[in-house]
Amino acid sequence: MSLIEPRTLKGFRDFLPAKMVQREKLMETAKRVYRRYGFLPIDTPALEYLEILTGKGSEETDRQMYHFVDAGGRAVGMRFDLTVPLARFAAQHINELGTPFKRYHIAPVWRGENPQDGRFREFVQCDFDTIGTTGVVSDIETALVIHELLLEIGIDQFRIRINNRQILSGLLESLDLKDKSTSVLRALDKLDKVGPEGVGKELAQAGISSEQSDKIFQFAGVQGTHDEVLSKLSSMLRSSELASQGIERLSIVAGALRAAGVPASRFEIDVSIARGLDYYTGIIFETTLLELPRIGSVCSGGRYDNLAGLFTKQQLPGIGASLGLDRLLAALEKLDRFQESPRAADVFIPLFDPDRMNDYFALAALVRSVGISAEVYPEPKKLGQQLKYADQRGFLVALIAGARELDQGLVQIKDLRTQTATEVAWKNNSEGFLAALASILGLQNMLSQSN
RNA sequence: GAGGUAGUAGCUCAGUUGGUUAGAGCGUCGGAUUGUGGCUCCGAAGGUCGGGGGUUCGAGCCCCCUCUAUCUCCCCA
Repeated sequence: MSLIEPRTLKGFRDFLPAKMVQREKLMETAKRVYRRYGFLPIDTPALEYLEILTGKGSEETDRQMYHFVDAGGRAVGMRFDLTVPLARFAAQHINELGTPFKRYHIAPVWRGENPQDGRFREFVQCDFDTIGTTGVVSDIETALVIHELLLEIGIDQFRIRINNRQILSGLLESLDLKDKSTSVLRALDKLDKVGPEGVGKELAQAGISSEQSDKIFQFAGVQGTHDEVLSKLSSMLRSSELASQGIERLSIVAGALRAAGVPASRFEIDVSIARGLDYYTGIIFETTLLELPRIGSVCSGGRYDNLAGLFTKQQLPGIGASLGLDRLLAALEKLDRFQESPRAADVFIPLFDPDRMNDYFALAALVRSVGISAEVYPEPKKLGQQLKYADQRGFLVALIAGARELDQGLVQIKDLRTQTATEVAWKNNSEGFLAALASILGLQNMLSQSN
């Protein structure tokens, strides 16, 4: 009979332990930072009624959504992001939750687009959002979380680019281009990718007059310190109430970030970023790695004051951002920031004498009882081969005991890094044995802490 | 979805103008007189040359299709 070729779907991937350990580490970092700011975890189904998911992001997102009719005849879709499910979740449960409600959600999402470097059809997002407040405090907090998150992951060469949709809307209003907003924003968004000429061409194609185009470039070309940018924008868009509000809010955010100790170089007011998702209404964020700008934004989001309005008459404004775990990981890999291969456990116990298996399990249980990880080798191979395995997998210590040692209640603690071994009694001396082991592992403090 | 580039062992690659049984390094597994690893030496396994079709006496090499990766458009984490 012919074999089935083992393979995975385009844009979908397997993860081997070395990579999965990195992913888990990243997720743990995200959780830790989110919880530090008072966000709590939730989860929602991968599958939703199609009507819940469609028409919320943009036409493009609808096109990229995986959807099908289930066995019960229901039109269902796989979630495209975690924000739209949150909107449904909030509309459904907000009476039990109360506001403001802060949650984080780390889970896979699916997009049927063409895979590229750092872009997959299945990938994990680490979202955090605040529902139920329009206060500028949550705008500021969102920026602070993004900043702290990246630092804690171990990245310092990054920049958070900030804009406000109200400013863009104000600009478009003042230029009488409201009906062409999508194409204008889309063109503007590509500024640092295709340059001014490219954007100019695209604007011309969209039927934008050269006077309007000039004003757009004048607007996008504003540079300087945060305060300079804001005051220039403010004089340019004085006539627009909407834009002025947006500028005022950005100025509060910028001041707060400085006060919180965020270096000015880490964030930038960039009026060219627009973001494709239609639901954003206020501040928007995009985070790029300075060493690898081409991979795109690794953490972005913004304020969406009307999202839950599609599901409830209650006013449920929100703001949040999402760390693209898989994209960030692809970037870290590209930058060669992967740490050494992971160690399964600290302590290795060779199956030296198969007749003494029970002793090895007793030893392993003793070691694990104080939180030190231990692995018993599953096959009675020659000791040299077992140690070779231990060496290759990076174990720190081996506990070697044959009949000779076991008969005397002893075990050899061998430091695999220095190749030095000491014999210690372990039967009726678990404290002394564990202390010796901990000291070799360099964990003296850990034992006293756990006791 | 459209276009450009690529696809040879687990990994990185070699493979002459199409010409017999497709190679190397690393990795994996085994061994070097039966209780102690990282070095060395020896050996083995592992490839329908991404898949399918075609041209030819003969295809890893040429042509078409397809799949996958990567890039651009598009969009985004």
